[in-house]
Formats: sequence, structure tokens, C-alpha cells
Amino acid sequence: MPELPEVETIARQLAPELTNAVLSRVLVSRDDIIHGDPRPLPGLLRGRRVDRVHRRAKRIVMDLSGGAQLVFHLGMTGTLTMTRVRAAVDNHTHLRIRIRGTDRELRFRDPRRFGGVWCLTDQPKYVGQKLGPLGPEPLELRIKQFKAILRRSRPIKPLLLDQTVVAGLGNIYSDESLHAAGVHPLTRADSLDGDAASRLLRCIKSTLRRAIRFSGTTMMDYRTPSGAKGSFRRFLRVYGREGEPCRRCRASIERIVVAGRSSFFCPQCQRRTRERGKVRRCEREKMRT
DNA sequence: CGCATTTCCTGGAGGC
DNA sequence: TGCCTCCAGGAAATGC
Repeated sequence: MPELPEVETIARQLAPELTNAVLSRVLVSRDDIIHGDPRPLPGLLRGRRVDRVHRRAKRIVMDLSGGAQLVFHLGMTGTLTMTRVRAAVDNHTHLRIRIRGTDRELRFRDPRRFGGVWCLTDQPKYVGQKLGPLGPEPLELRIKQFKAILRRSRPIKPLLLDQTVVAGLGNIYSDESLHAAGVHPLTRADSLDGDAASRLLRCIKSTLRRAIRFSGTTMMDYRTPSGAKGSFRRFLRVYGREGEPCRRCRASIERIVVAGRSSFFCPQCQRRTRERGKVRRCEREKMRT
């Protein structure tokens, strides 16, 4: 499930091969993953040069010559890979884009089809195809901004998952950040004091940065553009560890459903009341995998 | 508007 | 081994 660290990894690995590449033949084999009218897509892309590959929230953005942008959202099971043109094509490969003058191509594959592709150009047909509104990048978030975000009565977990509030966190890194900060997922956002707010923001950033360093987390489907798995899974402290001992206090990790999503937490480290001592907070922040 | 719930989709896991 | 049901979840759509 590609979240910010996974998408960042993909963008960084695609950038060296795609930057300055010119797109040639485009093959759409399943057009309902294209937002808007898929028919003009090949003509719109062919001949454009890739100026830059970057990430915004959980989206891969390719800036193309002529002011166009090609945007990918990977949903749950989406992958973007660079392969030889003649390599065997996996099923559920929906889009292939050849690179001019090479035997390489970009492939978008997404068995579950929660992902999607947007082509944003100056062409009238595409102007209206807006992507959903996004909140700020968590890694660029400042504490003042974050405290303003927390001034709501919602539980903290669904708030962190809401892309219009903060853009890039998903289920894994929300749970991991909340555990690192010692915050229970059902805690009302506006009940966090200033201390807890800055601790949580620091933990969100350090968790994301560390996950990027290990190329993200592969539970099932996520792969880097070269097909490799992310290796952050072995550092997870709560996500997917129901019934296993907390790596900090040995208490059994629990799973509850919050806003329709699994939420893993340690009942010992993440209490709903706020009477934890400063000493334990320090220990918690120093804990490294 | 704010927030909760439902829906989309496929393959893997687990029960029997 | 095979058949069945359940489940994962990002985000848009729908409900209240």
C-alpha cells in the first residue's frame, strides 16, 4: 500500500531514468484507469520530454514539456516499473509508455484498480479533470500549522488519514507515528496539548524519513520501479502485529477498527488519558530500531 | 459544512 | 487439493 515513503522511493528511482527522456508509443490496455477521455492520451503524450519526476502526497507527478503533467496514483496495489520493451507483460498491466531511442518502457500495473492516471494539459478537455484537494506535506509541516490542524474534535487517527488535512500518510505510518508519540488512535485531536502535538509531529517526520531510507514497506504488493521490495517492514512496531509483543514494553499489540480502518496500537504505550511522565517520553523518542 | 459509512476491486489467507 | 468466504484499504460517493 504505497504511502508517502513508498511513493517518494518510486519517484526518486524513476527520476534518473526518465528525466530528459522523450515519450513515444503509448499503449492503454484498460482505459477506465485513465481519468477523463482516454482516447487522446497517446497523441497527447507522444513526443513530450520528461522535465522532472517528483512526488506530491501519494502521487507521482511527471512534468512534461509543453506544460503538461502526467500524474499517477497507485491506490492499493499499483506499481510503476521500468522494463525492457520485450519483457513479459504481467496481467493487470494497464498502461505502457515507451521511451524514444531505447528499448525501455514505463509500465503501470494495478490489479485492484484503486489507482489511476491523470493527464493534465492545456487542452480544454483535460482542464476540468481536477484531482482531489490536498492538505500540506507532512515533512514540510510546521508546528504552528499542525496545531491549527489539530483544533478539531475528530479522533486523531482518521484525521491523519484525511488527505485534505495532511497529505501523504496512510494506515501504516499513521499507526507507527502514533505509537512512536505514545498517542492512542482514538484520542480527540483537540485534546492533545502542545507537548503532545509537537511530539507527534516530530514522530511523524522521523517515521517517514526512516521509512524512506529503507525504500518503504512491502506488506504484499508494493515494489520499487526495479521490482525490489521495500525493507522497512521489519522495523514496524505496531502495524500488522496484533497479538505480538510491543517492542518497547512487551505488552500485546491490539487491533481496533477506527473509521472503518484497522488500527494497531500498544495499550500500554498509547493510553487515552494523558498522565505519562516526561522520563518515559524521552525514552520513547530515543528508541531506535 | 463536518463527519461517518458505503462502495469500488482482486488475490491471498484460512476454514473445512 | 478444491471450494468457499472473508478481508485488506485510498478515496470518491453517499448519508445524516
